[in-house]
Amino acid sequence: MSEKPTAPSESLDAAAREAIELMFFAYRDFTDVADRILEDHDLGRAHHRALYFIGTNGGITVGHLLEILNITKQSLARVLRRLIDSGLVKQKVGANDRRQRLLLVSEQGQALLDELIDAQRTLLVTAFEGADPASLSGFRQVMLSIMTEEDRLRFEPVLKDLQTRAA
Amino acid sequence: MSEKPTAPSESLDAAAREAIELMFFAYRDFTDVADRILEDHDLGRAHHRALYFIGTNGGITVGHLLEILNITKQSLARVLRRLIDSGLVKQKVGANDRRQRLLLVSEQGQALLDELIDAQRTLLVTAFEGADPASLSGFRQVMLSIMTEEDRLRFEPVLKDLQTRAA
DNA sequence: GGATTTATGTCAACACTCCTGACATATTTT
DNA sequence: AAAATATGTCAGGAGTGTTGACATAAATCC
Repeated sequence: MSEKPTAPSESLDAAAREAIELMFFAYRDFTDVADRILEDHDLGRAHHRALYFIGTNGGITVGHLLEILNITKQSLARVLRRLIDSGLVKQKVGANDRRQRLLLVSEQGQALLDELIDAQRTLLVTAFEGADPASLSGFRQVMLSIMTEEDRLRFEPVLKDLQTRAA
Repeated sequence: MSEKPTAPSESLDAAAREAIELMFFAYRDFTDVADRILEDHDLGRAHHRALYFIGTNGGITVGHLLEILNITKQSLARVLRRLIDSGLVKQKVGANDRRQRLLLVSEQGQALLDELIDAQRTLLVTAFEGADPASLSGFRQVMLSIMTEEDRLRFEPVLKDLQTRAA
C-alpha cells in the first residue's frame, strides 16, 4: 500500500519534512538571543561570527577565517575593519610568515564574546535539561550528520560510523 | 573540585558550547542545498521562506505570514511582490473578510517549492539514516526545546513534559 | 450612519551582509 | 629574478531587514 517504491521509509520522510521547520524555528530563536546583545553594540551577525571564531581560535589567520566562514575576502574585510577599529580585535604579524596578520580578540572583545556565548550556552543548557538525557547524543549525531563531511571534521570524533576511524 | 557552584552540570555546559558550533555549521549546510536551487531562479532566502509557508499553509493571510516570519511588512512586501510578479504566488480576496488577501502558490510556485523541499528533505533523510534510529527523537526534542514556547506550539504535541497537556 | 480599527500596500531612506572583478603591496617560494 | 601567496582595498551591485509615514478599503463599534 506504500505510495512509491522510492520512499526512503515513509516515517523518516515525514520526520524530515517536519525537521525542515524545526531547523528554521530553532535556528532563528537561537540566533535571536545573540542578536539582542549585538544590537546594544551596533554589530551584526557577521561581526558575531568573526568574533566567535577569532576568540575560539586565537591567532587564526585571515585566510583560515575565510575558509571557516565560507565568505569572500571583501565580505570579511568590512566586518573585520569594524571589529579592529572598535578595538574588539587586534592583529599581529605572523612570526614565521610575516605576510600573515594573525587575529586575536582584545580584552573588550573577549568580554563581548563571553556575553554572547553565555547567552547561547544558557539557552542550550536549558534546552538540554528540558529534554531526555539521551536526547543529547541523538541531537549531536543528527547535527553532525546534516553538515558536510568537511565541516564535520572540525569536530571531535566520538561518532563511530560517520567518521571511519575507530581511533 | 568543581569550578563554580553555579555550573549547571559541567557536562551539559561543555555539550552546549559545542552545540553553538553544531548549530552554525548544520544550519549553514542545510540552507546551502536550497540556496543553490534558488540561485537558478534568482531568488533569495527570504523568497524561499515566504514561498514555503505559503505553500504549506495555503490561503494564509499576509498578516499571519508576517507573524510566522517575524519580519516587518515592508520586508515581506518586497519579497511578496517578486513572488507575485513572477507568477509563483497568487492572491485571492478573503471570502469572509474582503480586506484580506489570501496567499496561494501557483502551479509553478508549487513546482519550485517541491524542488526546494526535496533537496532539504533528502539531506535530512540521509542524515537520519546515518544516525542511530533513536537519535531522531532526541534531535526533535532538543530542537523543540531550543525554540521559544510560541514557536514550539506550532508543532504537534508528542512531547509530554514540555507541553503540559497529556492529551 | 459616522467614527474607529483592522488588513494591506506603498514610498522613502538607511544599514548590514554578501558577491564579483580588479588592482596593489609585502613577503615567501621556486 | 619570477611566480605564487597573504592580505588589503576600490567600485559597484543585490538581497534582506528596519523605521516612519501615508493611503485605501473593509469591518466593527457606538
